[in-house]
Amino acid sequence: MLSLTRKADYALVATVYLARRRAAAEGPASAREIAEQFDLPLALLMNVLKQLAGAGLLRSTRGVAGGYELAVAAEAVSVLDVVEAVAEGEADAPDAPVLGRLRGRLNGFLRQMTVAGLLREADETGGETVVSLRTAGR
Amino acid sequence: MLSLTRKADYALVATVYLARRRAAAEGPASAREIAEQFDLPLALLMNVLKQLAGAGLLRSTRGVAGGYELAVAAEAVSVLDVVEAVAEGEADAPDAPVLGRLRGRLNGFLRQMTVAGLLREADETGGETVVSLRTAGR
DNA sequence: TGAAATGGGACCGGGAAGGTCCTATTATCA
DNA sequence: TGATAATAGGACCTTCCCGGTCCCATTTCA
Repeated sequence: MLSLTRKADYALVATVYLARRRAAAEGPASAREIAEQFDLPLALLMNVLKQLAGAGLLRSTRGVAGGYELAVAAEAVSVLDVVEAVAEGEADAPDAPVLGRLRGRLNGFLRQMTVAGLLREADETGGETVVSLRTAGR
Repeated sequence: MLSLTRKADYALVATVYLARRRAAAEGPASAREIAEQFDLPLALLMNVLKQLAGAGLLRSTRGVAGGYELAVAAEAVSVLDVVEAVAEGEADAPDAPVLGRLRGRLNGFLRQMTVAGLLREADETGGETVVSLRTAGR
């Protein structure tokens, strides 16, 4: 239902990475580059990035030196934005009397957490986050 | 992954109901009774109740006048307890670098919400919560 | 002994998660 | 202008698990 799926995780990994690049004022990053950085399945990541771009979170540039970059400030992108962008369908079951009300709070919780926050946090928790991401495998 | 599933919703509905009964010092309620109260699929609810009892959240009494009742105080039962009780398997994907850390916070969030809290809240939000639960259908 | 309840399973169908692949379009570089 | 590198937009496949049912054994009370 809320679906904190693995696809959502890929989306967050990519978004945080792009946020870091944006902070460094670097250009767009290609899907291939991101996939190699974190050892993610390329074909799937491409779909995820498409979805994020479609949702307006990323700006895409075609062509040789193209790729994806954050479309807005990292502070303006909430975790909920990212999760919902990759969540397809979403009839979001109207029935579910108790969880239905709970979901509102959970969404609020995810809405107040921003990609900028995740990036900051990742940088604090030891600088080797990138390494740990890589060795986390998959 | 965290799976806020419909089964979890049934579990919460039942748990809140049993918490209300416990507050009124009434005896155990049978699966059939709960299913009819909220118009839930009986066979499935039975499984859910079994799982809740297995997790130690409910105490069960067999036999004619038997049924289920809350095993401990409603304040001592967190939403996370209930959700996890009906979540089977749960390899809980070790990979998921970003969501992995997020999940910790979400769990904390769910852990601090108790069944007693849900009951209180339900009673406040108009007394017709029970009715709205029933007419919510399915 | 029979009815009403839980205990402990196995079992199944459909949908979505996870993943691949193909073709078009756009942009850069030589 | 042609090759190359990228995204855009799909269709497609497979595996897992959610939602759900059913069965049989056991316990309890009348």
